[in-house]
Amino acid sequence: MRIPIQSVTPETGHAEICGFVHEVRDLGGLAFFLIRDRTGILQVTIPKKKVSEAVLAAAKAVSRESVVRISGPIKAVEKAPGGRELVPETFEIISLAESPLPLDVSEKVSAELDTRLDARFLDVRRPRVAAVFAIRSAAMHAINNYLHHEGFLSITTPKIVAAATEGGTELFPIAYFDKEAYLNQSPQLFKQMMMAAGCEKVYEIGPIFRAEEHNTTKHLNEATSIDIEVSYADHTEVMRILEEVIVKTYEYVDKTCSSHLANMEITDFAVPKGPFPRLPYSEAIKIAKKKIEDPIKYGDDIGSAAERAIGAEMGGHYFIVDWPTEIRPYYAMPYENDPTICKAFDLMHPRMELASGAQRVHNHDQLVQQIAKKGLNPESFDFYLRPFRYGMPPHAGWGLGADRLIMTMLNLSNVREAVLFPRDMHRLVP
RNA sequence: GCCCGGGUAGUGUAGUGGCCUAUCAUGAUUGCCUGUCACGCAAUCGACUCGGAUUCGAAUUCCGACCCGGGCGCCA
Repeated sequence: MRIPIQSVTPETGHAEICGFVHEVRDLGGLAFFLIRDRTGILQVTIPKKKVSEAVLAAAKAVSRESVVRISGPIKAVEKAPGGRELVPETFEIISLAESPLPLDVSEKVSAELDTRLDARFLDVRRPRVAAVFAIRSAAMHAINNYLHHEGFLSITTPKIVAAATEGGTELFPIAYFDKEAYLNQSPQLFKQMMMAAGCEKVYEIGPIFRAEEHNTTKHLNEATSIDIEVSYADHTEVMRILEEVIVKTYEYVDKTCSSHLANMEITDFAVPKGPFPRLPYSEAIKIAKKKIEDPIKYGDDIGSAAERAIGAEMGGHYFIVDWPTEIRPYYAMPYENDPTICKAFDLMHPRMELASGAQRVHNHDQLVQQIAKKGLNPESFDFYLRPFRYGMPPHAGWGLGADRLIMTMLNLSNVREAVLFPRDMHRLVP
């Protein structure tokens, strides 16, 4: 029976392990093999005069990163890494790795991201890369867990849709039998329909697609979005939930991922403290005006230079609230006492935007008006508008970029590092 | 979409007109080595993205193609 390397101790006695050949050091009469599985690395020591012919032959034939099964007694040896080593009675090559390897798994020589993504299966064998995805998995678990306990209904909505939903963003057209269809840019409209369906609290974690030809370290053409929608809630209530999601996720990672964080050499992992500051858009503009060269005025979008300047000033997670209605989507609810601003918000990390949300317009006629005001044709929103005619609760929600959440949490320099098989303008394979 | 920068052994790099039969590291192959832990030592192998131009001479300059990285805009 195979046992994980992590559980191999001097007390184990006899053990069978399976894994990849991480490194080989042949000293002549004595050879050391480092065998790596998901849980760790074990030294296999071969005194050439004492082991069988078969073991010797296999040890000579094997290449780095081959898959092997090795069994033998475990000895407590102070000189060995981890204080224990295995002297093989059997040494089976299950799958011989070709040589040379497309990249150096042992990390003596670095590889560029592009090279790594081309051979992602090898890249992820590196403990520091595997750690990213272990942490991502833990973070997603924490989010699912939190939302489940808060009474949210987990939903899945179509990714193949008939029409543009929000306008602005470019969509990927696809051939859908004899019709034209698109990949969905956001579950926004479907979440809202679920409010009309009486589900009150829903969330979805799923892919979103944007056909923008951007070329940056924080954009993907296929991203993972964490989306919620809540009935009878306003923007302040869903901001509170978002804040909780962030804090709980960091807490869970902090509590359960110490070895993965160590593999990534992260020693200063800090759980952000809520509540996050609520910075009105107008104040954000004032900060940006003072700190950046380029002219920026009330009513402008906040560009990346401004985003960084404001982030540096705020020093941690924060919300930008009370946005001008004009620069937010049609479904954002204007304030009753000042319709020039609306109940929309962005959640910001000092490095970039993580999430955006709003209380939504739930009145049918007001929504039609706002769609028209944005220069969009209300007729093409028929399927979306219909639920608003048969009793729609007031509601609010947000979408949080999962990839950016992981990127900022682990201080990764490129969002592609947080995605197993990223899709960007140039990459469709693997 | 606009604007920069770049493509040299499997990988990561040095090389700004001749000193390049191309540097270094890692790797691979072979040999020596019984306590390595980025093992050590020795030998060997392995590369200038493609096409055109300039030049006596091009990895190096110019043009085009292809590929890659980054910034901006927009966004999550």
